[in-house]
Amino acid sequence: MKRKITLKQIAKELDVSISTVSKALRNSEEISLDTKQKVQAFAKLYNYRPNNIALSLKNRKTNTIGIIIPEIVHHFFSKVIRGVELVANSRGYNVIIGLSNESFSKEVINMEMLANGSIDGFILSMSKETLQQQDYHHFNETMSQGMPIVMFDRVVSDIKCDKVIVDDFNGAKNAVEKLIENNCKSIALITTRDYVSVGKLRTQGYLEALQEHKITPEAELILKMDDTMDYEVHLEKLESEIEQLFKSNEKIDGVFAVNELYALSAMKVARKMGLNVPDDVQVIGFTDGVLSKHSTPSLTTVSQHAQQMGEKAAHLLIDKIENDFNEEEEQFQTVVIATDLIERESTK
Amino acid sequence: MKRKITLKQIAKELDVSISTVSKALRNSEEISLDTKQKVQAFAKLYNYRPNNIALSLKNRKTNTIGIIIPEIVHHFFSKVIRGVELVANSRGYNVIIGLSNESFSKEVINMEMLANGSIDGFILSMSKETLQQQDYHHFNETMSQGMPIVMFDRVVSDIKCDKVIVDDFNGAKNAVEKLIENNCKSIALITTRDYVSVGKLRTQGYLEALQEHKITPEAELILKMDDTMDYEVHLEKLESEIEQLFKSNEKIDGVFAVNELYALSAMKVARKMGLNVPDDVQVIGFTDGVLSKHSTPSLTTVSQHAQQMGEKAAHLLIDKIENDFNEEEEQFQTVVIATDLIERESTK
DNA sequence: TTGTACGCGTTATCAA
DNA sequence: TTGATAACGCGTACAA
Repeated sequence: MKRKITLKQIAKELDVSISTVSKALRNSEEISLDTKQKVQAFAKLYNYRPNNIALSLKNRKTNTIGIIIPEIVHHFFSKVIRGVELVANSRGYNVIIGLSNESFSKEVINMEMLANGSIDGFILSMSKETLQQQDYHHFNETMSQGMPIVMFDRVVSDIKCDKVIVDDFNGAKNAVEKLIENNCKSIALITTRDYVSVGKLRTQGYLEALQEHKITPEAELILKMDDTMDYEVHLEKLESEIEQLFKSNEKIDGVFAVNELYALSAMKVARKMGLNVPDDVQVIGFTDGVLSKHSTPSLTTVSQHAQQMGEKAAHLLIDKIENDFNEEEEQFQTVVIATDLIERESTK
Repeated sequence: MKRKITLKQIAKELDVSISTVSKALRNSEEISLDTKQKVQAFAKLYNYRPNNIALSLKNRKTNTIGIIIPEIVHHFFSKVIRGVELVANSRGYNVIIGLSNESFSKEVINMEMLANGSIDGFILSMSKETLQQQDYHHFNETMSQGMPIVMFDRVVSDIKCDKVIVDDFNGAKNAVEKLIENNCKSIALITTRDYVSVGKLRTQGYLEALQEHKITPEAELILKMDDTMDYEVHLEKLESEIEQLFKSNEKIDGVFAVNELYALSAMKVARKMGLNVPDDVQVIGFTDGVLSKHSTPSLTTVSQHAQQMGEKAAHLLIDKIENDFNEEEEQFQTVVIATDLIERESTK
């Protein structure tokens, strides 16, 4: 087991100084052709590679970006990571991941861990708990130390940093308008409580679409789920709530759901009640997931372009890292990624 | 924008030496209570944290592990990552990810990038291209430099290292036995070509189950798909092949598919042909995906316990990193993770 | 009780 | 053309 070779070892072997080796390897004009060839040949033979950690220390730059997300077993987030990784790699950066698992304290701990020199900047999406507690000190502290942050998807206006968000409002609005165009008269909304910004915006998009078409929103048609509960585990709970919604409002002929699982459950309940999708009820979801494509009938969805979000976030962050903007003059941008409506079988 | 504070700055402010500060912060007996309190108070005020990079360089240990996978937008792999992250974090390690995107060269580049000091060891699953080319020099070189590797799922016996694998053989065998118990007389297999080890093993499990029950395997019932093709994109191609299979063999009353997509497509084709699942045809897939749970009918699957695999791999790797085993005496283990058959609606 | 010197691996600057 | 030195930030053996 041979350890990785260092400049020092090469220098010793060839009986020259460390700095000569360093210069020779970087093809410096200062060094004679003779020594350069000798050194380079030796280095190649022993497969010399500069030690990243030493470079990071010297340059005060790690060429690594940290990404902190609430959950990785989730299509949206893994697609974002793919986008980040793609861009990061092509621009010479590595990606290090931290999972908050939707917990405030894990988010804080993870950030502190990485902020101590391991990375050059963060890309992150806040945990639900952080959103609820509205405690953003760890973000502000990190930034005040000169570590740039780009937030995506789950965002709050209180924090001054670059952001990449989905156009939740218009995505929802377009979806509901599609239902209206398709002659739905009574459109239900299945959403979450409002503290997650994206949920709120999607709800507003729903309301706006109705109002623009002179349809009066009915509170009864809006089902707000408690999203602290893991419905993957408590599916029956979700389904019974939706069934309740359908039973109390038999006129429902359209459903807009703010995520994939809600939409799928709506279809399942509808089928169970003898309703045909899309003939009796049309359904649209909001997601980038796989379920939509492979469900029966396949689900019309609002695509969020998660990978594109990741790519954009990575570019924003690296730009910020590499541009020594003149202090005070800093300004932040919020990039809005437009959604697409992907029409499948659950709408006409 | 205040940069992160260092020992040197604290020393200067308090007019003591760097090592005094260092010792005071580590609560050394050498330092007087007085100075210790002074230093600690100051450090706390300025939120001092040791610089990870400097520690890594000094200790020649990064407390970071690298994970290289072919693809992250994939339930199996993201669950493995979650497992790795969980264990790594609890044992004081960070996780840095690299995606090979199923490409040999990207795998090599990524590994070289991380092997130059950024991490203490690798957890990885080989790309398809690497499996095909059977070029493993980058793994062996990495290990010969004293960097431990743990491989999972996609594995070859040529490489001497710790491994965590799914019990593909018995998983498949049990699944097929289940179909036999359920009175299937003519069981089809939808699999991939043999160069991916897991595909081969699952095929062997299928054959073994048949033989043990005195059923003669029929070549006609085995459909080998070309898995270099991305069937998420070319779904019709996949479905038409399966349709062909059904049409040529009307007696088929059971299907075992080596992944989720194949199984789902089989159900879809069956339905299209007027066959009822599970009454006319029973279907079992092999996967940890989400589609199975939410499909209609929901799919009986062989669960791979991906997260558990990640956890085990992380433990193996960290154990190896932290144990200065006595050279030559090194020995490697292969941990086999047992599968579970999760029975859902696609079987009786 | 405190401080000095060294080394981790690298590069940049300056001296020889 | 080459080499010595300092610096990045830290911890520790040893000297004061």
